[in-house]
Amino acid sequence: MSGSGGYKTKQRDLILNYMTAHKDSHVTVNVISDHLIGSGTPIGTATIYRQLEKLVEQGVVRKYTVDNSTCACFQYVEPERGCHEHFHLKCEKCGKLIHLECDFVSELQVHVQSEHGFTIDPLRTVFYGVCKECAAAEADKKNEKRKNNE
Amino acid sequence: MSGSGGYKTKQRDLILNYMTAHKDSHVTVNVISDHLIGSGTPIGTATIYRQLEKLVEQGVVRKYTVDNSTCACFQYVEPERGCHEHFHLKCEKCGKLIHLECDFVSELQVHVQSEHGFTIDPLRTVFYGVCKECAAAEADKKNEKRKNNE
DNA sequence: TTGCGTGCAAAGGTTTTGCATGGCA
DNA sequence: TGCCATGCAAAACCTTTGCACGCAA
Repeated sequence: MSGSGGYKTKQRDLILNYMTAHKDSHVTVNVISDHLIGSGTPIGTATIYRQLEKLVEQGVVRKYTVDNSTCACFQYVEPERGCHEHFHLKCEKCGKLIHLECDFVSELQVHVQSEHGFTIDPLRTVFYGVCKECAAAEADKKNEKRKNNE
Repeated sequence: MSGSGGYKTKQRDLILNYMTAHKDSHVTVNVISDHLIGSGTPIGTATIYRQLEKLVEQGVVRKYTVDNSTCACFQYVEPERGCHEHFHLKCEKCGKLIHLECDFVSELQVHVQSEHGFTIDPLRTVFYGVCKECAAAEADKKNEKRKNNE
């Protein structure tokens, strides 16, 4: 709501840099921390949490809680494109995050709203499944197995 | 995969009973533990975690990690009806879990598969949003506020 | 100078693990 | 009897909080 993003600090820039550089994947606080340590610019864990919290409030970053994982995942939201309108697909095999921009899905939203009275929040909703590449890889593996069994 | 569900113990029955009696909601380990304490048949936390882990492996129970919440949620999966075919809506206001059985959604699955090459797993996917009742309650609140401001 | 941001350490909560004991088959 | 399941306590994690100090505005 407030236009101010607080003070501009070195730590904030480092985190935001990392987030924008990895906007296509969900990252954890640990991953960020390790990266910064590797870069020779370590930041306290508490600071990372606090900065991310602010970024989430400002709508710059989104917070997810991915199944399996015990810790929270964060993802940068592109301001112009704005990931506000579309859903995300998350591959459970390779962890890839796919942005699904598709009229069919928007229709689904409208349908569930009018027929079931439920307002879906695309910001929080993630479809889990298996992506094309991983499905193909799996099929290959099965075929190989079959061949070996013959 | 394995047909055996391990030994049949009193604790396992108690947990399974609770899960089947609350199949329409997501429950946490804490909720289960508190209930069992209240029933005069307390079970160690570790046992609850271990039993639920097994039930998840057997496909009897599903594990969720709901946004906001810091802890995992579990839900019983009905063997006959099998929640395998439909999706779930979860209201972020009241926590209600809605089973969405709807052709439109099945079509979405087919569409995403054929057009985007992605196989959605309904077992893991939960739509987050706001249900009819909570949306109405919120609208009421806003109207009241507006009146008071006049 | 003012007050927010940072870092460290400690606290809080959830989940896992080790080990001795108890119960199912 | 053999082995798995349980319970307790301790450990391992992730995340939040308190407090003194540093830095942006």
